[in-house]
Amino acid sequence: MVHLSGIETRQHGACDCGDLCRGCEARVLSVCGSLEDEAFVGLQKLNHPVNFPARAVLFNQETPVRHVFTVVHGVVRLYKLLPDGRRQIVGFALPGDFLGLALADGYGFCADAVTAVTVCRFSRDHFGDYADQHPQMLRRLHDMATHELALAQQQMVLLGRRDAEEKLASFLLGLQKRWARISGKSSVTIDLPMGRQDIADFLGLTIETVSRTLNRMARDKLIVIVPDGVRVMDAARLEAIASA
Amino acid sequence: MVHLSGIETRQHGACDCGDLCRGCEARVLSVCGSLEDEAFVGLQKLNHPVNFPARAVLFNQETPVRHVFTVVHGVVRLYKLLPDGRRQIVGFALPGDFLGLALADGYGFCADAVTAVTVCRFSRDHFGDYADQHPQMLRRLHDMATHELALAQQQMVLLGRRDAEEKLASFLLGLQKRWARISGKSSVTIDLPMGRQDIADFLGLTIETVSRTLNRMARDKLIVIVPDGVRVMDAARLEAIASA
DNA sequence: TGGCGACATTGATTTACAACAACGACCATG
DNA sequence: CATGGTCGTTGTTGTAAATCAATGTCGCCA
Repeated sequence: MVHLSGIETRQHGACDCGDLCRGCEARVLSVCGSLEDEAFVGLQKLNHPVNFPARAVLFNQETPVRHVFTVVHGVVRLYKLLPDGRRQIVGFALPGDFLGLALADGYGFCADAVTAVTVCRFSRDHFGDYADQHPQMLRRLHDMATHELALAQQQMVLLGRRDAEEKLASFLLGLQKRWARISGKSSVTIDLPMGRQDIADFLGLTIETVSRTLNRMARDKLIVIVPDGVRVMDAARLEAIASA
Repeated sequence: MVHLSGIETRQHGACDCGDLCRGCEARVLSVCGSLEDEAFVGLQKLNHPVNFPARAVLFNQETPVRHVFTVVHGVVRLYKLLPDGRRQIVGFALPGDFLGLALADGYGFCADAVTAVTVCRFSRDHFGDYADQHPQMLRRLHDMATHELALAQQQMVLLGRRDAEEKLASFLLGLQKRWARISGKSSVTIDLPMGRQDIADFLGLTIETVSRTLNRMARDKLIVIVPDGVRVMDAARLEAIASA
């Protein structure tokens, strides 16, 4: 895995954040959505918008934790590496997702940009202090953490007890739902900005198995493969496989 | 630092809870450990100690969430079932562990007793109200949730990217550390109160593979298999395998 | 004491997926 | 418009673990 130096570009030089947040497409989905106006303004002051190009590293397992983020734009992959190079992707962060729920310890995983990414970045300490002074925010963080935990447990079932086809069906439908929630409208076309290897490392498969299984699903008319995505042709059958 | 005294477990008292908690061996490890005396007394009032025999069901995926628990004694398995009966154990709860971090949704999984179990049971609503009024408690819950999340991510790596021997080695050493933390002293003998099938369903293997792998490890003099447990003979080599 | 039932072990065989290998599509760049 | 790079597909072979099938061990209780 190549470690590109994280090239950070400050988005709006003079931090006129009010405008930035007002137009934010991710607001209602993220931590910010929980706040009253007054509290929200306080949080905005801590906000530093940052852009990363595709493949840039946001942080890695070793880095001391200095920041927390909410993704505004783009897709981030979160993963762990074994000493011999095997990789397990533990999640894909989409717009609205929060990175840095564990305020205490190290991040525990690496994060880099799959596509070009825009995040709101906060100093970990400032954000932590802020949370401690705003129980509603703490509550929101806790709810997000337990939600993440539930997802992680689902993923354990998938990794431990499902075959390749079930894994892919679940993955596709899960992503479809998440995109729908973000854009506000559901679509039969599922955008897959991540590569086959990323999907493989998320599902505990090899790239060849992902490719073969996807193409078999296409042959079986469950899906059609399109550039950077798939189109769902038989949602019913796909869901039957996913929740089998 | 902690010094646990007597192992006496006085359960049934019709709720003179002060005494119960004072002698509680799990206190410092659990949610209770975070509280000042005054707040702690308030929490005690909500407490209902309950015993379950081995194999008893604490709750399941479908049950509406009425209670949260901390385990005081014994071992609880937490698992999810697929429609066709495949099972994934998502964790084993040991003394000090908290069940019911997700205060909002359903439990999302089943829990039953591996051994005889004693828990402190709280009404979900009372506990939730209490937490909302005690930010330190909320903070503690959040810390526990993020800790759980980190463990879940470790488990994803294990399930997705490790072979049978690595899985068993990690499992054994992980359990050894947890028992050490609970009892205050580490031991080369690791108690395994759960059966082979439970281990298999936790590690994403079959019972046969667990049995074979464990016995191969014994043949290789990494461990010795004893009734209801194993004894670590070559910790260094075992750890090398576990973190390979 | 003997027999039943739950659990664990062991062996033979099959299989889903990994690993290896080659090739094709796409596109950036000189 | 060649050239090299990344990424995805497809074919072949190999293997770890699943599956199928006995057999063994232990505790319980009639």
